[in-house]
Amino acid sequence: MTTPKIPADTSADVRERARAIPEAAVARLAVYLRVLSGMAEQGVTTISSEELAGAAGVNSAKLRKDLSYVGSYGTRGVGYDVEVLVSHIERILGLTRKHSVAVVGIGNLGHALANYGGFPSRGFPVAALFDIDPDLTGVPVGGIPVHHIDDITSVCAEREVSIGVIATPPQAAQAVCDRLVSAGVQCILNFAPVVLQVPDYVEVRKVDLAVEMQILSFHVARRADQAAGDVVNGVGVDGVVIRP
Amino acid sequence: MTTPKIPADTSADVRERARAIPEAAVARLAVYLRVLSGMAEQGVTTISSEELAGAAGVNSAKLRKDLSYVGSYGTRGVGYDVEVLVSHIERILGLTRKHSVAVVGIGNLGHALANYGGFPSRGFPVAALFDIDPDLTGVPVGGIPVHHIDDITSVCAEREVSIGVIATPPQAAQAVCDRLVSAGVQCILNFAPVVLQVPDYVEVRKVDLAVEMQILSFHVARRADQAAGDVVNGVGVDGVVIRP
DNA sequence: ACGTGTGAAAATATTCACAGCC
DNA sequence: GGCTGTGAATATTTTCACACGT
Repeated sequence: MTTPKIPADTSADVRERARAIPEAAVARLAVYLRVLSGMAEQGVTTISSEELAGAAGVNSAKLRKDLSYVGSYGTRGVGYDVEVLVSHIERILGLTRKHSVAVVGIGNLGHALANYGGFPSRGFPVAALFDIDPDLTGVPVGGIPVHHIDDITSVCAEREVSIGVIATPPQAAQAVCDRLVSAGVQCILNFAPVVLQVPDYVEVRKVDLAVEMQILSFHVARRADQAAGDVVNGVGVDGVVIRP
Repeated sequence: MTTPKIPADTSADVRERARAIPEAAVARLAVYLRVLSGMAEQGVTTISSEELAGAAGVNSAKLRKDLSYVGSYGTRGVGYDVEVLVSHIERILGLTRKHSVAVVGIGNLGHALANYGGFPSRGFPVAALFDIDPDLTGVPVGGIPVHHIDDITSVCAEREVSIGVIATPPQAAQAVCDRLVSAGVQCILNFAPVVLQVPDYVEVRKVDLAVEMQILSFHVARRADQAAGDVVNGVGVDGVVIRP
């Protein structure tokens, strides 16, 4: 009963497939999509897994596996039709829907985001801006007037915001997040250096500059340690090793 | 000779360990570090894996495994000393070194980055800014004068820049990257929506807003499809399922 | 021939569960 | 009693390699 035999490939077929796509593969699909769009603009109509993989910075086996999650839309012995692949990836990524975005926190970063051309052009219109500073209320940023943060609930509901972007100082982030969630926003992109606590049904992605820098720092350190170690072990390193 | 028995836990001990830490664990360590720093500021001196895990948004088994990559610095039955843990994580992440940062591309995002307080305070001083626009040359942004992009090589060498941040339009990103690399920069944080091609010894991290949005979009779509599927299968869903 | 699509193998990462120590 | 540290078990992701369609 809880295991009703094999569900017999119905329309829920796409859904089943979508559920199974690993998160890492989803991220890569978005990259492939961008590369493919660029190709299409340049008039390329067909591409092989090898070429696409090279342009996307992955190996071709991984690329083919990733594409297989989307479906089998290549032609053996030939490659993939760029247009076809673009439309199937867009479908899987849900880009046939429109996803209105609200940006909360109109500081330096918020300004940059509000003015960022990459969002609207790709189906993510910035539908609303919010800030706690009353002096900003009504001021247009990137052509969109800023609302006071107290209006989040009504404005988000009215404009059907599906993605909330948090660009506030860290102290404010959790409170803003709570408000977005209670306004019905289920996807959040968080730029504040804070771990947000949210209900299970809310999806959070974070962009954490400090963390990125520290990961790079780790690699610098690892490399330095390795060079030092190699020198100690006499594994032939010419001097200070700046360019192997 | 190339395998000189077990290296007998010498100073290369930290190096060995560092090499083995999975990338995902490194990213989490940076998060733990921030949480721990916050704890320390609030006067917390000791913390259990359960508490720290909760604050960092992971489960405690994973946290303990991650910390075990750093070393065994906890006390059984008690927990971890916050200060001790902070200093060990900092060491592993290479934060005892100073890492000078150069930001290339002083548009909206570049401005935001130049003014971002999170970098300097965490050991990542912004040592130089670059832009291709001659009108910007010499203009101070966030207190730092902008250099022309043609001076990348000399300025980066002089100021020992170890991390380059690319905040240019996509068309310029690869060229800027090449220049940074030839200036000896081995770590790059890329905000441009382009897959950079670099030599093996260069470490690239990317922050791609469009990709983040599309991942969120995927989850919106998956959820919608799932809800639809559940309704079809009659798996008891009350209406349109906005808040389970 | 050529290049996709995919099972099976290998490599990684996560979670479990409990011995060991305070 | 309580909590860490870690091998062993499990799950996930990546890579291999080759059958198959065009």
